[in-house]
This record gives sequence, C-alpha cells and structure tokens, in this order.
Amino acid sequence: MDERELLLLGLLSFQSQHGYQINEFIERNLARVTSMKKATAYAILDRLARDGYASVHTEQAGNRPPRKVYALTPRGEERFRELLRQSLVDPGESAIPGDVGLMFLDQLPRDEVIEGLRMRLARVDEQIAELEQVPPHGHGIGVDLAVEHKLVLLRADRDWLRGVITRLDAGSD
Amino acid sequence: MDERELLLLGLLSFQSQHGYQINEFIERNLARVTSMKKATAYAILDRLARDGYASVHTEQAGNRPPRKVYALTPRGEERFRELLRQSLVDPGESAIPGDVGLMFLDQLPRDEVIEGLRMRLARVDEQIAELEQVPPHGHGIGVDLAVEHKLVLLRADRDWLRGVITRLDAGSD
DNA sequence: TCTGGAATAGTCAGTCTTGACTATCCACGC
DNA sequence: GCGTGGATAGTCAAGACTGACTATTCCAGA
Repeated sequence: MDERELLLLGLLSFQSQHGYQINEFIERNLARVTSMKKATAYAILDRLARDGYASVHTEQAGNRPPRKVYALTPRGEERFRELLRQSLVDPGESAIPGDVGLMFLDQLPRDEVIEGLRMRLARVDEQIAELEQVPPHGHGIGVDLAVEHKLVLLRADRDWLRGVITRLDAGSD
Repeated sequence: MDERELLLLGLLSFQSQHGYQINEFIERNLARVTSMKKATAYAILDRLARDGYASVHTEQAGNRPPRKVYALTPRGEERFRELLRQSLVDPGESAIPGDVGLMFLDQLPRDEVIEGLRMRLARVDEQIAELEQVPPHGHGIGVDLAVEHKLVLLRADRDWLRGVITRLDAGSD
C-alpha cells in the first residue's frame, strides 16, 4: 500500500542510517522510483520510530550537528516483509496518470492535441534511452527486474503513442 | 500536474453540477480513473470557487437540504484548457507503482515471491477482462483512447509478469 | 401507518506532504 | 585570517487528503 514506508523500511533493512544519509541516497539514486521529498522522509522515519518499527539513537560526529540514527527493530523487519508481500500482490491502484487528460482530449483543437502528444512521445523516448543505459545491478535480481518492468511499460506506452499520433495525423477522426 | 483538479474542471465543462452529483458520477463511472474521495472533491470545488475558476450558487429542491451548484467561469474554462494541454504533454511523473516492492524482492523467499506475483497476475487479468467489456463510448474519441491506453499498458504488464514468473519458476536464478 | 434502509448532501478532525527556511561546519582562494 | 559556497542535518507552517461521522428525506413493505 504505502510505497514510501516500504522504501524506507527497505533501505533500513540493509543498514542503520540517519535521515540525511537516506535522503541523499534517494535523491542521488532513486529519483526515478519515488518523488518523496526530504521532509516527508523525516516525517515517516519519526512515525516508524513512534510505532516501534525503528529504534532511534542520537549520534554526534566531531563538532557536527547531532544526527538521529534509525535502525529496524524486529517488529520493523516483520513489517517490512509484510508490506513487501502486499506490494508484490497489489502494487497499489495503478491509476496510470495522464488518462484523465486523454479523456477530455476532444475539448482541444486536434492539432494542439497532436502537438502535445508529440512532446509526450519525445519525453518517453528520453526516459527509455536513459533507462537503457542503466547497467545490471549485481546484487540480486530485484533491482534489475524493476528496471526491466519500467522499460517494458515505457516501450508499450511509446508504441501506443506513436500509433495514436499516426491515426490522428491521418484523417482527423 | 494536478489530475484531480483537471478532472473536476472537465466534468464541470460539460455542465454545472453540485458536489453530490459530481461525486456520484465519479463513484459510479470513474472509479478506475481516479481514487479521489468525496471529501477531497468537495475541498477542491471550494478551492476552484475561491480562486475564481467556478461560481457557486445555492439551490433548494423541494424540502431537500440546499445544494451548492458549481459552474465554470470563463477563467475556469481557460484554466481547464491549460491543465489539459499540460497533462497531454506531461502526464505527471508516472512513477509506476509496485516497482519499489520489486526492488526488494530478494529479501523474500523465492516461492513467496512467485506466489505473490501469481496473484498479481490474476488481478491484472481480471482488470483486462473488465476493460475489454467496456463498450465504445460514442462521444468523441478521448474516452475510448483512455481505455485503449490503459488496456495496452495492462497487457504489457501481464505479458511481462508471465515471463518473470516463468523465469523464476525455472531454475531459481 | 409505521419502520428501516437507501439516497441525498455534505462536514470535520486528524494525518500526510512539502516548499521554504534555519543553522552549523569545513575547505579553499585571496 | 577572512569570506563564502557547498555539504551537512534537519524543522516548521500551511495546505491537501481522507475515514468517519452527521443529518435529512424518501420510499417500500409489514
């Protein structure tokens, strides 16, 4: 259900970390996977601690400001596995975004629609090119499967978009 | 960007409506398109009125409780077209849900993973069957394109899931 | 005619999310 | 020996979202 909580539990399952470290990792490596913002991650970490899924202890490195280090408790590990099982079965209502716009597309002049969809296609192409550059991950197959999954869906989207644009271009109806 | 606002503007673009009516329509016909809840719709309608995109006037039918009827203003129509254009180009970060779970899949025993993905596949199959029943919509091509789009992505997802399950089943790695 | 359940029409308190902001530390050039 | 820009490590107020709840009306059946 809650992909954000699952993500944080998952990151903590590898090693204890403090908030800043986790946010760094997300910003650098997981921007494509989640759009969660810093403040949200801090809030969820607090919640995990409050609910007994993570323990906190404050650490001071040199003269730096103190950091709160979060570690999964046994309950937290159980929670992680539970959410993980759930998320494999039911990846949350995949209300594919963008379809609302599609539904109302008749309200816009046909050439504006085509123009817009062309731009959309260009972006999808970019995303595909980017993902195709990602090297195999190495540790386990999960990450590679996730990338593969995203690629499969993006390619299907691309092909469909091309078809639609062609159809709209030829005789406008 | 904000699909919810776009959806409400779009519904109002066809005719003025009161909140309850809009929520009825969403619950009955658009459950697959959005997961927006009643209270959210009321809140967004308020916001639209506050920002001058919709006008409100109170109506009393018989002895029933009074209702607030919302109608698009010219500014609202402009806003609608603007959001519509945007959403065609950039359908919001399509962070395809479920990929977080995939990423951590190595943390779960292989057979639990396979079991989970089988259930997921069954659900996808159901959704496809359901959508295939939807008859052509009639008014314009937008709605039909949206359905087609969803179907295309669901089928790609289904095919990928089948492949993954087969791979995992045969030699567990 | 009386009653219980569905339809009508919302509201509200609590939670979640985020843009903007704070504050310190360190390395480096000048 | 000093300023300043990036890295470090968060916090906070404001707005968005929703589950649970309220309250009235209508109507079908006993």
